[in-house]
Amino acid sequence: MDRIATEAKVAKGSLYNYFPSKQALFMALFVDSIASVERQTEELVTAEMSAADKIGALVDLWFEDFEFFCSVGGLVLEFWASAAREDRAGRMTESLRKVYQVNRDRVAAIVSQGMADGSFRPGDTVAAATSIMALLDGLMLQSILNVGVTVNAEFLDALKRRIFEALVGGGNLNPAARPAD
Amino acid sequence: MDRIATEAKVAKGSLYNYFPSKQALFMALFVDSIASVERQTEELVTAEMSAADKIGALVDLWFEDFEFFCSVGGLVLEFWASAAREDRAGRMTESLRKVYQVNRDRVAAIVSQGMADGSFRPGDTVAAATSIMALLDGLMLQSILNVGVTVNAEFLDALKRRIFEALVGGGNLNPAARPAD
Amino acid sequence: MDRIATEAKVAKGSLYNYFPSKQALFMALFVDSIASVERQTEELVTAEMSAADKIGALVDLWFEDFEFFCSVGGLVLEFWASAAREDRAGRMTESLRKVYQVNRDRVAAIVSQGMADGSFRPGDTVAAATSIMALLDGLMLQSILNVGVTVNAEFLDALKRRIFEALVGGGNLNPAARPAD
Amino acid sequence: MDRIATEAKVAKGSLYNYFPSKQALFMALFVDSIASVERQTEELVTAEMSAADKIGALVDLWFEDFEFFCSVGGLVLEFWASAAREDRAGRMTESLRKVYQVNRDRVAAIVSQGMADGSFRPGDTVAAATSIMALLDGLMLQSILNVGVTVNAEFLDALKRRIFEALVGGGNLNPAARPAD
DNA sequence: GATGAATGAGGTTTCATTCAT
DNA sequence: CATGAATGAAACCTCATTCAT
Repeated sequence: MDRIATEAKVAKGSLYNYFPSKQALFMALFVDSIASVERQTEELVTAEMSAADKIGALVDLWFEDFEFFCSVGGLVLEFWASAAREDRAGRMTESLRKVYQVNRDRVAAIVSQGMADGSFRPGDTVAAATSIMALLDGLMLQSILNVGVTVNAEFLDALKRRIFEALVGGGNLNPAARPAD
Repeated sequence: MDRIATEAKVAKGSLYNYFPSKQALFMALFVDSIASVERQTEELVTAEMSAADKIGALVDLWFEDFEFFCSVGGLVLEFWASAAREDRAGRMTESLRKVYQVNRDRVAAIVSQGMADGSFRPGDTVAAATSIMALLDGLMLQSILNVGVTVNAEFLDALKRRIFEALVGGGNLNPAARPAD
Repeated sequence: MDRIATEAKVAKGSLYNYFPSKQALFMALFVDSIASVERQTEELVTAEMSAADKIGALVDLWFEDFEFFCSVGGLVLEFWASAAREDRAGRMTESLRKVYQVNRDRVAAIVSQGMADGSFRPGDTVAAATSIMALLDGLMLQSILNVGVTVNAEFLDALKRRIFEALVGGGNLNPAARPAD
Repeated sequence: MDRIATEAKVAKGSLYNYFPSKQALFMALFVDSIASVERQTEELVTAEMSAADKIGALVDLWFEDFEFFCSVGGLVLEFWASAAREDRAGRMTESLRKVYQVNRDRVAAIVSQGMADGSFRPGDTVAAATSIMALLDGLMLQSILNVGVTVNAEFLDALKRRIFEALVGGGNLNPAARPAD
């Protein structure tokens, strides 16, 4: 709180006029930090675009402003850890549950669009959305932790293709019929 | 440390006979908690099995002992957050980097096997391994956070198929040719 | 710190609002405790007085407020011991080095005055100043330790005379020429 | 105690078979560390030598094995500080009082010899001994603290001369009669 | 509403001492 | 007598929170 007050150029006590506790401030900060990505994801759902393009746009969305993500990432990790420390009905866990719920539904809506128009193989949309989000979370995690992952344009293109193929399905095992990478 | 000592029914000072610092204890705990999965992953690489089956086994490995994973998961999250708090050359970050490096190489070896025998589409094995690990990390995270994900047998089967298809590639967009889910 | 806080009737944590560490508090206390003697020594240098009288005044200065000195003395001893525990570039050692440097120069200036006007035998002023300070330090030490030394007016007068003679030099070994004590 | 046991290549617990407490060990160490100088000082008293030479030898004694003194010096400082921490009847204070008493008496005996044979001016032998010891203590202190003092042969020769003159007394203020330094 | 000094519970770590083996 | 793991009191320090101004 000291450092936040200093950085914000207000007195430490003043913070408590705006947030009842450090945890409340923390949660507000978290909600705010993901607001932009949330909003853009929401807009994607109703955009006039093919489902496949929307998935690609989603991937871009998460990694286009990479510096921003890394700066926010530490906070997100802290939030995850804090939530895991609480019991299952804690405020942070509840807050996270809601965030995931909403976003999962949005991604599921996109997947659903693709299944409806026949571009994706039919299947459990929520499970697919869960996996896509897990993939993005995991990549973000590894990027934040700086554990040897390089997320560049080439990587993202390959990633989009993999996700696309996982959604389309029906992989042909005959090597002869396989296109070059 | 107080709580650990109480739980372990030893004096607080006694902990320092075994670990020189809280961080050292923490790292030892982390290394120990992932040792089992690490070893089994290693064994998988050299097992006599198709690459596809190995990927399936890897997925099972991560989620078969789900309760264990959730119990360890909180610790892993703490470790992630701690590492993110350090600067980039900190001990935890170094330790994590090594863990990821080793495991990524193992998964990459499995993917490589599949590409060599023609069952997987050729491509960047490390990128593929990175994505697979990200997917597993992300699913573990969501499970630990209890944000509405239910990882059951059905989910895992679908997941394995998605990963398989992403690796095989060459999705056929013609709906008529697509098998039922 | 506990005892200081209790004595000062503030909370332990409050001490850290004023001093960043115990060592910082300790050094501040030390600097403060010798400030008075330091200032008076400084004034002595430029005073209008014979060098011999200044030396006498210096001796008086150190021992005139004997109770004060004993109360401060324990602190000084702690500071000495702490500095000796550090390596040679530690903060306390540096601080002490500076204190000694400054005071040695002041005493040397007084000795220099005496040599210039012919009342003291020519010689190394810094060596003489070092010896005078060592003598005062040693006497203070023995007083603080209460090891059987009684520093009273008579003792001090004899002491001043001894120092004076050591500075004047040219002792006559012929017993007949020697004045009575 | 840990470090002492390690250095001594015995178990920590074994130390308590020889010394009932750390303080007892500490005091034994202190007594031992000054034993050599004590013994040599004692021998000096009864040696066949002029008093002036004995004083010179005493000075040499303290500084001839300078490295030894610095190594022991930290211990001595710790002992001083510990004694100052106790109340006035503490064991360390008692121990120090005895050490100083004995040595002061020895130095006083040497001074007494000089006064008896007419080489030193008559005066209070104990006061003179006290001052000589204070001077040596103070120089040792400054050497240990490394506060800018260089105790070399030249310094010691000048020091001996100063002490000698302070004991002989009768400084001649006439510059013309003063020998060159 | 703004301030920042004061608080005190809680954190990590040290270390002289004990005691069962 | 020797050992060294265990102890627990006490040390320094942090920091979210309060409250008088």
